[in-house]
Formats: sequence, C-alpha cells, structure tokens
Amino acid sequence: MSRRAATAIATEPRLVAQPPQEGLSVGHLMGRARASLLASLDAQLEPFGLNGMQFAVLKHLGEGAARTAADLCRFMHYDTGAMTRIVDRLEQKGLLRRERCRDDRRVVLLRIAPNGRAQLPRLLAVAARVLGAHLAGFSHAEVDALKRYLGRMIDNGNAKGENQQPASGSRS
Amino acid sequence: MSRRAATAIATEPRLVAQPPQEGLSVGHLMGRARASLLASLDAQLEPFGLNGMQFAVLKHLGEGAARTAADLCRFMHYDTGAMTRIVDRLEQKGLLRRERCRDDRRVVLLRIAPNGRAQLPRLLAVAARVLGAHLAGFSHAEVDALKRYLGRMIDNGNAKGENQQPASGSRS
DNA sequence: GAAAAATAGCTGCCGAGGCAGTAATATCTG
DNA sequence: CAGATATTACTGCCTCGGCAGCTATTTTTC
Repeated sequence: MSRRAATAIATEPRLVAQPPQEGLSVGHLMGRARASLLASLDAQLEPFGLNGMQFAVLKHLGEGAARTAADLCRFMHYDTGAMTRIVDRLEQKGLLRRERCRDDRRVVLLRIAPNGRAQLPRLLAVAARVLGAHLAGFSHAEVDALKRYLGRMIDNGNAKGENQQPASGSRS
Repeated sequence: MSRRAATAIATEPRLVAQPPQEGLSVGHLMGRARASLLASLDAQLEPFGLNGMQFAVLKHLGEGAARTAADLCRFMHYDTGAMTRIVDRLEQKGLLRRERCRDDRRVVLLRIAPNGRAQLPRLLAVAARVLGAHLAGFSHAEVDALKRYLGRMIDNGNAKGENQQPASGSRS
C-alpha cells in the first residue's frame, strides 16, 4: 500500500482513470466463492472416492435428467471429451454402465448401476450439507435473488456478441 | 424427468429426500457466469495478446496493489507456481520487469514496464466493457447485493471446517 | 438412392492451475 | 551465535478441461 510513489517511477497518474478499487471484483468474488464450494465438495466427497464432477454426473443420471453423455454435456455445459473420461472412471468404479442403444447405434445409454444408486442418497446429503454450509445465514429470498442475479449475468453473456473473435495460433 | 420409476429398478424412493430440483444449481450458475465472464474477457483481450489472468496481474501492478509475486498470489488467491509462469510471459512480452530486491534478496520486485503502463488504460477499458456487458440491467444496489452475497458465501466457506480432509494418493 | 450434413462418442494434444519439493535467504528461538 | 522455522521464487509433475480431428451412424437434401 501507498508504495507507488516511493518507488520513484514516472507513473503518469492521470492514466489510471478507471474506478480503481472496483475492478473485476465481481468476477474475482465469483471465482473465490465457486472455488470454495468446489473445494469443500471435493473434500467431503473424497471418502467416497469421487470428486464434484463425478458426483454431478451420477446425480443427473440418478434423477433421470439425462440418458447419454451428450445429454449430460448439453445439460452441464461440459466438454464431450472430458465427459467421456468422467464416464470412464465412473464405469471403472462400477457406479454406472454403458450400453449401446439399439435404436440409434451412435448413442451409448448411461445407466446408473445398483451400486451407484445405493450410494446416491449419501452423496446427495453430502452435497446438500456443503451447499448449506456456504449458504448459512441466507434467507430463501436471498438465495433466490442470488440465483436470479447469476442467471441474468449468464443471459447477458449469451446475448451479447462478446464471445466471438476466432483465435489463430500463438498464445504464449 | 419422471423417468426414475419407468426404469423399473428398486429405487427406494424414500432415500431421495434432498430437494430435487435445488441441487447445486447455485454452484452451477456461478460456474456458468464466471466462465462467460472469463471467456468474454479472454476474447476481447486477445488482440492485445493477453488473457484474463495476465491482464489482472498487470492491473494490480499498475495500481500498486502488489509489488511482488507473493503479494499477487495472496491478493488473488493464486498458486505461486502458476504466478511464476504468468510473470514469465508478461516479462517476455516486455510488459513488466523483474528486479531483485536489495533489502531482502529473496524477493523479486515486479515493475510494470513503460510499454505495459502505456497499454493499461486500454486494457482497463476493455475489462470494464466486458464486466458492464455482463451486468447490463443491474442497478448499483443489485451489483452491491450480488457482491455481498458472494462475500458471505466465501466467508462461510472459510469459517466452516469444511475444507480439510488430507488427501492420500489415489484419485483415479 | 447417393451425396452432404449432422450427431454421438472417442482420442490425442495443449494450456493452465494445484501441489510437492528445492535452493536461497531471512527471521525466530533457545 | 547455532539451529529450527519461515518465506520467496522457482521447477517438475499431475490432473483436468477445451479443442481439433476421427470413425461410425443417422438424417437431410437434391
């Protein structure tokens, strides 16, 4: 703090015109909050040998929200390659099974295995506890407001043509 | 939806006691919102040859919020190894310089280079535009409420002893 | 019906962050 | 002052997500 002047460099103070302490703090806070949530979830799920993503996949399958990997990817906005690998691990653990669809031989149906089905309630309880701990002191209305704010930000991001700009090679 | 019963597996319906549609949607929404913000920022920063993290580092240095890599890591809750690599790239691009501190020869002072200083205003404008686009339609009070909600979640995560559980090897 | 486009799943590759370990230096303790 | 501890920066290693490319299959188009 208050060191800028002491370093004795020509700082051209007029150039720093943007709101100084404002910055991207919303993005920063979202990153922190999300990281905390994920870290808690991973830590609490660790005794079950699962991480947050694996749990989420199992949860959606258990609820019947998705039947295939592609469904899950659309639903969770997740990469198809990464999803393949997550399904690999869940299958290795015996928590779900792949089964080729006979009507459309491109698709692989994902079915939660009895083992996974049996563990789901405990996993859901863990997740609820983690989320609850992070939302301690929030009224229902506040949680609702938070969700609506986040939803609006997502909509704004989708609506705006901000997410274009085709890349071309170098990143360094 | 409503598929659980149709799959004709012994589902023990009483076990699914958690709020069903509630889930981790807050975490999910935060992930989506943050990803959208970051993607926009990266896209808009691309013509400058920078990404969001690199910009953030430059910004904090330009504002005098940090003088060393360790400062930046604490301030941004960022890994020190990753920070070293980011500083590497910014130095390669000539946007900042490393300089060994003479008082404490462990630390390396990071000084924004004239080149970086000159570009900062444009970068800050880009970031402000991206953030503004995502917060379109938000009143000042709403932005404030959002920030306070996120801050409370972070505090809850820090306060709770949820983030422990030492790992031990296998992850598969 | 054949070519073209779309879709599902998978694989290899790349970049990025987290973690552990290391060397150099500084500080604390007895 | 000597040894223990802490801190800074840095380096591999690991995992994970995103992307591009590929095959198999289905759907669309002419």
